[in-house]
Amino acid sequence: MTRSDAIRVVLADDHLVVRAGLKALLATNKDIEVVGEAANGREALLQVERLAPDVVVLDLDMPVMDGVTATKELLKRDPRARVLILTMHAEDDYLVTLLEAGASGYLVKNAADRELADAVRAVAAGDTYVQPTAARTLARRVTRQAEHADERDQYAHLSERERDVLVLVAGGYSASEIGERLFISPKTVETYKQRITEKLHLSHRADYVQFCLRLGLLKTT
Amino acid sequence: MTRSDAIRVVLADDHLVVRAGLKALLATNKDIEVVGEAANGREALLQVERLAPDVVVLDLDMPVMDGVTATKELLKRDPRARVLILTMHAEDDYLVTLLEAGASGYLVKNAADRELADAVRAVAAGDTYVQPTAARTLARRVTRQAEHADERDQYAHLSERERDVLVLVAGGYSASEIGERLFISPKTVETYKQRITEKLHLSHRADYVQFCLRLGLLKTT
DNA sequence: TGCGGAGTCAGGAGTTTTACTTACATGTCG
DNA sequence: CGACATGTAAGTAAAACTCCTGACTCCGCA
Repeated sequence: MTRSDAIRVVLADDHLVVRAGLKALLATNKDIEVVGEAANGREALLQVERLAPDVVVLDLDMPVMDGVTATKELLKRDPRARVLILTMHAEDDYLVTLLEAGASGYLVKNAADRELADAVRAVAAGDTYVQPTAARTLARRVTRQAEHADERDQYAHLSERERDVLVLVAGGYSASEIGERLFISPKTVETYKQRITEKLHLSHRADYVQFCLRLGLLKTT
Repeated sequence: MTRSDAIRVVLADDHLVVRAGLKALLATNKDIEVVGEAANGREALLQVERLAPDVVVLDLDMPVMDGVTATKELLKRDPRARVLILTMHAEDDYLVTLLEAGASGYLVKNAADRELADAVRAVAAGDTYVQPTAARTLARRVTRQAEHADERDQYAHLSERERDVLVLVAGGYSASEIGERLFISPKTVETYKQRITEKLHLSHRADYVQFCLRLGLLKTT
């Protein structure tokens, strides 16, 4: 069964169904051979160590050890390792992170038969394979990430109290309500609001709400 | 190839990989035969009409027509249809909705080989198959849904304008800002606030925010 | 060691917003 | 037709907010 000229692949995905599918799809290509399987990142590391495959196909979202961490680990052990990441969703925030981590390819799971094999071949050959659709969202993501990074940065520059007040104001509480909750005078709360306004360049309460929504700071009590 | 005693199955999943996997896994069972495939709910409907299978395996999250809608449609056309839902995540809000919609089974994609075949057989036999893990979260979900059901109900009893105002107030906008946005006097906005307060039994603005957060009405602009 | 900045706290004056009440026109349903 | 929901709006008093100012503490740095 083993052919010296075939691309040797290890599959890692926590879903049995997906592993079976990948195996079935890749099996139709004579130049590709699946030599090992794993249900999570950790297992994948063991398999790779044992089998030294040409390409590792990693699911992004796995238990025990996710795709990003597994990629980093694999490359730490062998910088020449070739990793192809599989994911469910094209609009993935991780694309940048993954490429930074050293992944060689990125493929959405609804990819066509041909695409999968092509990606494996490209990655095996040392190329980087990124699906056009994923690549298209890349630019937008980068900028959006950057925008939010700005705001996270600004948020980090607030003091403890200022953060408390920010979230409570966004939560719709009045100065006196916040005062009661934090055991300080409503006037003091107003002072914090003033400072937050300056630091974050906000003005209305609605801006507070938007800011907190973007940063995922608002939660149901 | 066709056996009269085999359970005839149609698979619907937008991911080719998953379809291939399901097919491969089910193929190991002699009493189950995959007779058709579809990449979305709409295609599934056509295939079912054409092939009249014993069981339809539907992915929950599909483009064009999702699993819930497809389930309803299938059952509308043939109340005896047997639908097995596949999903990626165990903690799915949709379980209740799905069972209400008439699905006979619910399976997480990381299910073991055996489980998949068992589920297909159970559903084909007219039983309802719900994975133990999913069933466990069911109770909690039901209660949580019920709590929210109250509020959704109340929300539904608001008029158009009242809903607009509710969300904007929760978004932190003042009466005059809302007035500008809706082209009505700020005083009119206050009237709506008053009515919302009565209808929903809220008092402070913070209650508005909590209400909208629970119902997922607040979004970044 | 003492000076300045950042953080925490708070009050006063003036403006804005809100709560509560009342009002009226329209539309709909029994 | 009358009762009820809906959309619209104003008046008034109370609450909330903005802006300005000031005090105290802690900490780093000259």
